[in-house]
Formats: sequence, structure tokens, C-alpha cells
Amino acid sequence: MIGVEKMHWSDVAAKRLAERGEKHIISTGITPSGEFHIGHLREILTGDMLTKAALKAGLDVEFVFIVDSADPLRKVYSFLDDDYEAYIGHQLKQIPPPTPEGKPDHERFSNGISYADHFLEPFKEALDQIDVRPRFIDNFESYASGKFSEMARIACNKATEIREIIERVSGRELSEEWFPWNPIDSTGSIDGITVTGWNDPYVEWIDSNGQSGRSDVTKGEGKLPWRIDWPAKWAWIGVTMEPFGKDHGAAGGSYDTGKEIIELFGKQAPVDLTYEWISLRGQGAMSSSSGNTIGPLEALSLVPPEILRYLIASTKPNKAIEFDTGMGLVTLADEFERTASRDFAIELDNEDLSRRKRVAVEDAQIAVELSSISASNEASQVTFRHLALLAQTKSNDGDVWASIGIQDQVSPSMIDRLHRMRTWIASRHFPEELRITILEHPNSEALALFGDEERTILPRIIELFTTCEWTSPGIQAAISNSAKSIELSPRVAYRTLYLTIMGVEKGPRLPAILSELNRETILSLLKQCL
RNA sequence: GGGCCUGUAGCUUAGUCAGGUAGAGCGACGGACUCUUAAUCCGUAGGUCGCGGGUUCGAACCCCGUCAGGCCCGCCA
Repeated sequence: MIGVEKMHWSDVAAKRLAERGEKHIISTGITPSGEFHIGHLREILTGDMLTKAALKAGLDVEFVFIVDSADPLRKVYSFLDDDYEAYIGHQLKQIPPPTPEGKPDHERFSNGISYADHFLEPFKEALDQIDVRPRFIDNFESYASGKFSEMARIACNKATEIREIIERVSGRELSEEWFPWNPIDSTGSIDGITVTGWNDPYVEWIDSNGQSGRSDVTKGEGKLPWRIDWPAKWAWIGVTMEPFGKDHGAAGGSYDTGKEIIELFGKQAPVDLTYEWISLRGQGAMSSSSGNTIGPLEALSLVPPEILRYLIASTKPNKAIEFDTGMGLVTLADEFERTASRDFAIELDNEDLSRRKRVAVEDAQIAVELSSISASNEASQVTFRHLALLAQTKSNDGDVWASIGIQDQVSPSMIDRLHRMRTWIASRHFPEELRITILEHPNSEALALFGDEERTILPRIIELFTTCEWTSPGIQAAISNSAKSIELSPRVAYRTLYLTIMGVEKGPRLPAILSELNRETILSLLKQCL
């Protein structure tokens, strides 16, 4: 007995789903309290990949994304002006979006754009680019339209049971005034308000200003607290699976209480999948409030969407990811290119493949499948590294295509890729290691590495550079000939040039780069090195 | 304080559930190509599997302890 087949993480989860039936709703949700970041992308991509795996397994599945716009503003975040003090406790759908300076933008708000919308819109654009197309559910609208009515009434009627569950499972003690409904007070806030009575379907309250009133829980005049709000959503939407961050997944966390609370609603808790967080390399966890973020759109301006998908697809959910916008991104992108261009059918055909290797091949194959964007499925003709080189040495796109040899059939995705590469090179994220730098003055440390051969060949190079055709082939011939004419390896000529022009011993292919530069500038630099 | 997750070559990691003397990619190094030397091809080196015990004929894997990082028990993907 070899054992049960091992599978890609998405298939393992799909199998768990299949054990529960045919029809499924996979849900994800995010609070639009600040700028979305690539950490949020893990939530939504994990959900998207689970959906695809479930479809592959023959299940009837729908993917939804709940926008938690009914959540209140918790505090004045660092990117907000103190004017937002007045909105603390107010629901995100009910307050104005910030201007670029962080002030409340009343004008846009009067045009129907809320704080929640402000942050959601760019994220939707990113989702479109990475080909994630969920059904959006606006939580605030859901409350307003009565979707939560039944669950809210059950929760209020079973306040004692819910209190018991939360206190027992989370191990924390709830205050005397605690009630499973947060009404909206006379100013629009759900903070600092005390529930004084419950007369189905009305919650009676008194707020911090001494004002009293009552809220109809079936009309969304308030909201359920998070720990009840979540299972209530599972219940009314019919969620059967939900991936969530490790913060919710810890023992005693909101999933643990939620799975008991939902039973009061007469439903079953969804299958869970806890995923680790994404941090920014060298900077710790990402957080919208601290400004330590990379937005999905910023990430997408640097790399094609399939690379971001690949990052999630190829990493098991319980592994923390350190997102590296420098060399790590190059390595990731190159790994994707290599993997995507493999012929898995042939590899799997090999009978001698060990079990372990076979699983690894299948895993890679599925990761690639989950990464590809439906529209453009072709393999790219260049590695990221190489494209980075070409983009830096050839200012004209046509020259780049000619160098790759695809000038007659340039695909839209290649053009797209080159443009992203140019953006990346211009950004602060581009790794110095890959950046081509041409010296303005000779580097004495580099020249100290000169040997007899280098000293001998330099005058020959200068001589041939003075007369050769200043094109890539012309320069290449000149370099080659400078060495051959005095019976040295071209290697020496290249080393000499790297030391004189870039101050390093090795480097990228020189002829193309030099042809982009001014001949006199190079000659002058070389002569200074004599 | 209680609980959960993670720790494997310089880097990213597979393998841990079902124990059988560690696999891969990147990088590094070396070589090849009458060769655009960060391209391509071939090869080499590199691991006391965080640490210490235990169980076992046998442990990266199971058990106990311990260290480090992260998280939850208010809110956060």
C-alpha cells in the first residue's frame, strides 16, 4: 500500500468539500477600512483557487466576496486627518471618503462615494486584472435590505446562549451590558451605546449623550458584533467553505465561536482553511494603518498578474510569505516562466518517476494551471532576468522584440510585460543587482584587478572601437577580434571591458548595451584607464 | 498566563498526517560553446533537518522538554 494520493493544497480542500455534498458557496470577506494590500490578495486568491479546484472536482460552486462595509471606523488611522475623529464608530458605508490629504471629501460623498467605496474600487480593478470574478455582497446593503433579519432576531432572542458560547470558547468575560446587537445611536455611531431592552424586533438603547431610542434589527438599524455577524453571514448566504487569516483561525478565535453560534441559526459551519499572513520582506506584517503596504495595483504595475497568482498557488496556505519586491520577485517570475514552459505530460509519462517526484510534478502542474489568466495562456519567450536586461539596454520596444526574435508576432501579453518591466525598472523596487550602471570615471579598485593580459588588450580594444561599426554586431566583432588578433581568449576582452566600463568582473552581454551608448563617451572612459 | 502555527543547504523550499539513513529551484563555483561571458548546455560543492532527551532495529517525521519568530484569547486578511 503506497498510501493515499498526495495533492495540491487546493485539491485537498476540494476533497474535504466534496465529502459534504454537491452544492457549495465559497466565501471571502474584507473590511475596507484602508488601502487594500497584497495580504488581502491572499484571501481572495485562496478563495478563487479553492473555487477552481471545486469546479474541477465536479462540484456546483459559487464564489462570493463580502465587503464588510457595515463595520465601523475603529480609529483615526495615520493616513487620515483628525477630522475623522467625528466619524469613529460610524459605519464605513456612511462616512465620506478621504481626499489625498486624508480629509473627509464631502463633495465625493454627496455624489454617492463612501469611505468603503473609495478603498474598494481600486481593489476591484486589481481583481479584474488577476482574473478573480466573485459575486460581490455589500454587507451594509445586506443589513439595510433585511438579509440579516432572521439571524439578528435569533441572536437577540438567544443572547444568553451566545454569551455562554463566547465566554466559554474564547475564555474572556463579557460585560454586564453586552448584547448581541450594536444599535446606531443618535449621532450615527455604534460605539459607547448601551442596550437597555429587547422587544423583538426592537432593541432599546441609551447612548453616551444620554439620548435614548430604539432600533429595528430587521431594518439594519445597527449591526451584529463581529463574532455573530460572521456566522450570521454564513447562515443567510449559505456559505459552505471560507478561507481566513490566522488571526481568525487561532483556538478561541472567531471561527471557533462562530461554528457554535451558527448552530443556533440551525445551520452548519463552513469548512475552514486558515492561511498565514504575507509580510513585506524586512519590514514585518503589512498593515493598512501603518502605511507599510504594497497595494495590489502597485504590485501589478511591476509584474504580470499570473506571477502574483503563482505566488499564492505555489505556496501552501499555512506558510508565511515574505513578499520581496526586489530580487525575490525576479526569482519568482523566472521560476514561473520555467515551470510554465515545462511539458508535464512527458514528465508524467516517465514510468521510473518516484512517487515523491511524481507528486512534485503534479503539484507544479496544478500551480501553473491555477496561475494562468484565462485570456492569455501562452508561454512567454523570455525570462524575467533577460527581459530586465533588454529593457534597460534598448529604449525602443521594437529592438527588444528583434533581440528575442519575435518581431513578426509580438503578442499583447509580451507588450504588456515589457511595459510592466519598464515601470519596475523606473521604480524604487528594482533590485540594484540587476541595474546596469555605466561608470563615469574609472574605478581604481577595478583597475587594480588588471593583469598583463588586460593591459595588453586594452589598446587593441580602443583601436578597434574607434573604427568599427557602432552597432551590436559591429561591437561584438570588434571585441572578439581584439582578442583573437593577439591570440587571447575573448574572455579577456570582456573582462577588461567590464572592469573599465562597469567596475565589475562580470556582467551582462555587452555589445547591445554599448551600442546604445555614445561611442566617444566609451572611448574616453577606456582611454582614461590606460 | 492559556492555546495555535512556523523553524530543513547562502536564499526560497519539498518531504512531517500513514517512521525506512534528506529532494529541488535560485545563487556560488568549475567547464563547454571559433560564443552577444547576467543567454544556452554540462558538471561540482554545500545540510549534526532550531536545540536536548525519549520511543524504535531505524526519527526531519511519533512523544516530552526547550529556544527563536509569528498569531489568537479587544479590533485586523
